[in-house]
Amino acid sequence: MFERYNKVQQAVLETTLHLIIDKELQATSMSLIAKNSGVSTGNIYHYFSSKEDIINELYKAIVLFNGEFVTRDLHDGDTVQARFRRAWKNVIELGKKYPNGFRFIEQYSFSPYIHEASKLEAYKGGWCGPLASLYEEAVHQGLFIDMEPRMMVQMHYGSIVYLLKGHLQQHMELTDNVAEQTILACWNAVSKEKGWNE
Amino acid sequence: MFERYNKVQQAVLETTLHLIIDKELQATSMSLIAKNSGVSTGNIYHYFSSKEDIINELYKAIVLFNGEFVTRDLHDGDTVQARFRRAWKNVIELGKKYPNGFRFIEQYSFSPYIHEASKLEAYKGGWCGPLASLYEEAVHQGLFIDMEPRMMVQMHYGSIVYLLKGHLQQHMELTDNVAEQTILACWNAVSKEKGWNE
Amino acid sequence: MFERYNKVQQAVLETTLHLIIDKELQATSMSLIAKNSGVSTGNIYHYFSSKEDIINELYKAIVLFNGEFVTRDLHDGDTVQARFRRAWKNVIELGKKYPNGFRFIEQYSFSPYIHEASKLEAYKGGWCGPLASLYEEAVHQGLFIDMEPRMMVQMHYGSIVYLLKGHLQQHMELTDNVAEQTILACWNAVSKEKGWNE
Amino acid sequence: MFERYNKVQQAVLETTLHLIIDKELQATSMSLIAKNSGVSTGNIYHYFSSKEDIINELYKAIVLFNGEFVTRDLHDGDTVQARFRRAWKNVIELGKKYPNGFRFIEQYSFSPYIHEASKLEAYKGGWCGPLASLYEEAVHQGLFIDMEPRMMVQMHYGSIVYLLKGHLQQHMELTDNVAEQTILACWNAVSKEKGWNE
DNA sequence: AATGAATGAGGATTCATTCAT
DNA sequence: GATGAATGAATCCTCATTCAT
Repeated sequence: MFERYNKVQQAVLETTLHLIIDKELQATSMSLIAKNSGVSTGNIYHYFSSKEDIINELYKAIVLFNGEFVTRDLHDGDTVQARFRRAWKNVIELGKKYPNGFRFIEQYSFSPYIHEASKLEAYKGGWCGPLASLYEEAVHQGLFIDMEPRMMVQMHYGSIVYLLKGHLQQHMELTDNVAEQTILACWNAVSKEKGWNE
Repeated sequence: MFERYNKVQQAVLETTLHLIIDKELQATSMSLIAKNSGVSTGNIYHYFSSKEDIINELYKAIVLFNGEFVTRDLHDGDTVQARFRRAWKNVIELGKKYPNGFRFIEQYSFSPYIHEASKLEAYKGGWCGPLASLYEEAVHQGLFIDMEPRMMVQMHYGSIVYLLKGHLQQHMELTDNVAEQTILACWNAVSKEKGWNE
Repeated sequence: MFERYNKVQQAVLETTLHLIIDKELQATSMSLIAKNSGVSTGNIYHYFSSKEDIINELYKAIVLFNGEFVTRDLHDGDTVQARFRRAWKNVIELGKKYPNGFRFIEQYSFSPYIHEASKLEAYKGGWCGPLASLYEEAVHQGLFIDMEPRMMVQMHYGSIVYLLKGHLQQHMELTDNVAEQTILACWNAVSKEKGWNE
Repeated sequence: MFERYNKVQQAVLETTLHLIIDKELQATSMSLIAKNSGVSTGNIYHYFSSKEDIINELYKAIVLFNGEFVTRDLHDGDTVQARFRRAWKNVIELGKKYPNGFRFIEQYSFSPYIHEASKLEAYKGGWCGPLASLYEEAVHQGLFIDMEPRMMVQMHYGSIVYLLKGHLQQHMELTDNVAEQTILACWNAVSKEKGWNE
């Protein structure tokens, strides 16, 4: 998840992510990060300027990683529908494979601890843009109703996120079938014709 | 929002909510709560057993309040569709009218700082149950596809929440038209027939 | 020395003064101040906003105290000469009786750790002003040569201070006789009708 | 100022002097010295055994330098008076030309951070001894009153130092005239046949 | 009930110093 | 000789909580 960082930074970021999910930001002290990561406090400050810096770097790194994961295997040759299914399946897979990163973003995207600059930088590298383009294409092709593409993406992302939240938190089971059903429901929510136009 | 509490408790809960939204849990110290609420630290401890207690009380109070707000004006005599529209409009109105409470729940529903007991208690008084019943009714009437009602509620809640998030955070405008359009899209996502069957 | 402060502040200021003289500012940690003064760290911060604040308060308090001590018993009815002797004797007595306060001012009057504001505030309450007036009177009476009064005060203060420094540090003995001799020398330095006796 | 040291040591000593005057000993960290001097921390420790060592070396170097500067051009052939004027003029010039060195000695001559050994070593190479000899000569020649020579030197040094302090700190102007006047006053202070003009 | 002074463990961060390269 | 990454004890300061009034 943090390949672009050096060994020390990776250890710190990974440890921090685990601790924050486990214990809250509050309870994630620098000394705990140091102990769990095997990097001395002094040396952490050699690579990060502050605790805030670590958290913000973490945020940016995860959003970037998520963006790459979600837009993976979206081939231009494929139909809009195929890419639509692929993208949302990727989101679900992401949430299941990397639940910590997923939870972290969910919890802290609203937090004042994450600077606007980090949010902006993350936003640019995220998956929102590419998906909005896909939706725009769908509108142009007459597949989708006339609604602001970013609005639709936001709506659908919410649906998927809450399914994953339920899965991670309230123990709703999220089988492949349910996933498939949900993605279809999302499609139907905004498609002009009901059902996959197969 | 905190009518069932006495004056002192109200002051503490309201102040705490503002501070947490403004500054993060971390930066919301008891002395700051004391100063901003006009209640001395000593007296806060007369009414709450700890800081954790305040936050958990806050969580429960807000979820309860939200539940009442969302299930407001859902008359048994009305059609499923009417009640569906009413409920989601209520959610949107809630998010717009009480953004702090809304944000707080979004940020902290995942947090280990909120005890499972609080989450459970809140869940029981929340709107999830009533809405799930409504959806079940819709399935029985053959209006909705055959999908786990709680799953559908979760999904739709996610859509609305993310619209509100976009509205509160990324400055997507959320007009009445867009709200109406979204609720319709939610209906279409799971209805057997496309469109309001008017 | 710190009568105008409350018990806690007095304990902190006194302890800090002793420690700084004994060990240097560097080595005077808050926890040491806490331990030696019997005031907990937390409570120190209830009365002082920072370590800097303590040191600056100390500076101001001592300069004020010194000012009062030095200008003690300067009766308007007395001759200029009598007041001159009284004042400088007071300085010598001060240095001998309160060597720590004296050393502290000597060491830190140049330090960037003491804010300009503290220096200014201290200056106004110090003894410089009253002594300068006395010297001005002496000039007007034709007793002293025509030299800037503040300059003369500064010069004489330096003489006395260095005598005290020698006394406190290099073990030069400073008997009453020597003190008397020095004050006389100071008088002669600026009294009229002198010159290189060529 | 540090000609007897090698390039690296010179860089370190010069940088340290500047930093201490600017920021206090406390705030003068090894890493700051390293950064500002262009010498790596590791290498600093190759030339100095500790931070204390740097400061003590600095102290000794400056006192030696000052001693040489002050006793410059004191020719045995000249009269006592001429040498007297020369010496004190040198002190004033020193304070004006090398204010940092001057301030440093003033601030730290009292400090426990400077070892007694450094003070002793510095004392031997300083200007105190030569000046005391000069004053002794003056006493023998019947020019000066019968007072301990080292006492007189100390006194006069104090006068000059405080004039310079006023100049450096409180913005008293120190013109050549004032300097001349002050040196004359010093002479008069201890030259024979004076008394309270009663 | 109400106050706010007092506590001291624990927080983030810095720093002199070491050591592998 | 020279570098700067690494160490971890020590620094200043904050904080939830208690308690005398």
